[in-house]
Amino acid sequence: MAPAPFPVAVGGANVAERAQLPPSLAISTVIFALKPAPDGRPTLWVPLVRRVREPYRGSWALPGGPLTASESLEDAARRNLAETTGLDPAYLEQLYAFGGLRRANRPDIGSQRVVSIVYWALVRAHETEFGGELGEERDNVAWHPAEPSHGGPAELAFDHREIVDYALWRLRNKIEYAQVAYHVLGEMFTLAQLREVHEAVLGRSLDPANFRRQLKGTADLEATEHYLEGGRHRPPRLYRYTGPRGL
Amino acid sequence: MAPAPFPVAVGGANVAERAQLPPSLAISTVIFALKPAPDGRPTLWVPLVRRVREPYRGSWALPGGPLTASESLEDAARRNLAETTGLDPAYLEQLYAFGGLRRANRPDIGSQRVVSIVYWALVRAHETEFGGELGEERDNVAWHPAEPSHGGPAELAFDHREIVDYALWRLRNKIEYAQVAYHVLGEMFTLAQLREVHEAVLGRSLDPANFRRQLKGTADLEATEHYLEGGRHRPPRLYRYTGPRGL
DNA sequence: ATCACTTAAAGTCATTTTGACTTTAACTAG
DNA sequence: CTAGTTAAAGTCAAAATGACTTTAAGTGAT
Repeated sequence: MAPAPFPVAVGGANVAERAQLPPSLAISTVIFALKPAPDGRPTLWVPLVRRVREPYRGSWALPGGPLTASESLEDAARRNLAETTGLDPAYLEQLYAFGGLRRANRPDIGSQRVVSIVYWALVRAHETEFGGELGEERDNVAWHPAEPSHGGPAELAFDHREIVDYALWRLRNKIEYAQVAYHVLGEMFTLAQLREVHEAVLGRSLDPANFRRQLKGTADLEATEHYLEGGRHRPPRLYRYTGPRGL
Repeated sequence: MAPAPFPVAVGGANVAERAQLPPSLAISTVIFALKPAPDGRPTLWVPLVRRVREPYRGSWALPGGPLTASESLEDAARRNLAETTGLDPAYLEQLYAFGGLRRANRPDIGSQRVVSIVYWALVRAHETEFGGELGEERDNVAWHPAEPSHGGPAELAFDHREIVDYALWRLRNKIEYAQVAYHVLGEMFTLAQLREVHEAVLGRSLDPANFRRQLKGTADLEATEHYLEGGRHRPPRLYRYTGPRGL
């Protein structure tokens, strides 16, 4: 039997039977990218997929799909993300497993239980192009500001608005103990670029001089002998992240 | 059909069929309690259950079991914990979903896939009594030091040793932004008791005066008009936690 | 009742860290 | 050569931290 399409219940079974089915497992991803908001300032955006079936037909939802028997959780997250958006982030991390009973528990689909394991990532600007193999589905994938206050959709399918809000909260706490921010940048970056990431995530501006001083205390940053030229000003030195990469 | 017993594969299906089964979902719990280690100093202990079936028959494992269709993830964690140990922690939090392919992937059980969602908690001393309804299973439940360096078992069933280590790591990071520690104490507690919890979790001693000063900066602590009497010294004031309780 | 003993709670002080700001350096565009 | 721009380093007062001292308030023994 093919896996049930996410996040709709298994077809065929009636409501009473569905209530007895074991919970099905799905994987979703929240991908954050740094793009200029409508007001011009760089903010966090997420890719969303428009639903073409009930429930929530026409609403925007997080990219996701089922977990198959032969792949790890992270592999499943990557595969679903590639299939729905063509994206391929360098860094993925598990966010949370959502399995409350009210999820997808609507009259029209019965009480089939769906547990979603959600992964999240921060991607670089050049990784935000949707894959070219999507065909006609291309129109149903788009980047949106992560927060309604920056122009993002106030309502998403299922409980996906709450999931994005939770991911934002985690991101803002996690950046305090760093590391996450580096994955949004390339191999080498200037301190100003790194500061821009921190400012977008935290939602406030940081003093350049103090930011520089504090990062010097962190041993995970290494100065290279390269400089970024081309600006109409003194060229900034490029740095490299030397800390841990995965969990 | 009854849910599959945790964490053994569904009986009846042969190995080839098992590989095609959708992943099954199980819930486990890591319960930390503060007890004196063999050396007398208070350290972290966890309740473990001895396995009575293959695989890992005779090894110690985390309490856990299957997720049924009609309960939330946290409810399932509570129910499984009560059934296997009789424990009922006041506070439970989700730790992580483990679903790597090597989990339980042994020749004798085929490649049935088990995804475990792990919850964790810190409990008070008076909550460490195992329930009285366990009967003959009582001998197969026991508290063990969480760390091998304090006398705990170096090897556990499945990947449970890694899970406990990860929970310890999360605990030591999380206590920095507090809150977790309060759940190990009662409604009211002295600053010395709170300091003992922090010391056990962090594994080092803290200066009483500085600890007091730093907590006064935290608004989540409220001094009561009660004092703990009975010691052969000046009675300490009792405090109350006023911060958030759940997620 | 007095005294030695113990821990609570507050205070002291030098050092470190932080936040706001200033100065100097090094490039580009005209 | 000059004005404009940002990089990078430096200054300084305020706040936080770590090690330590002093005083308070109970207990049990004499």
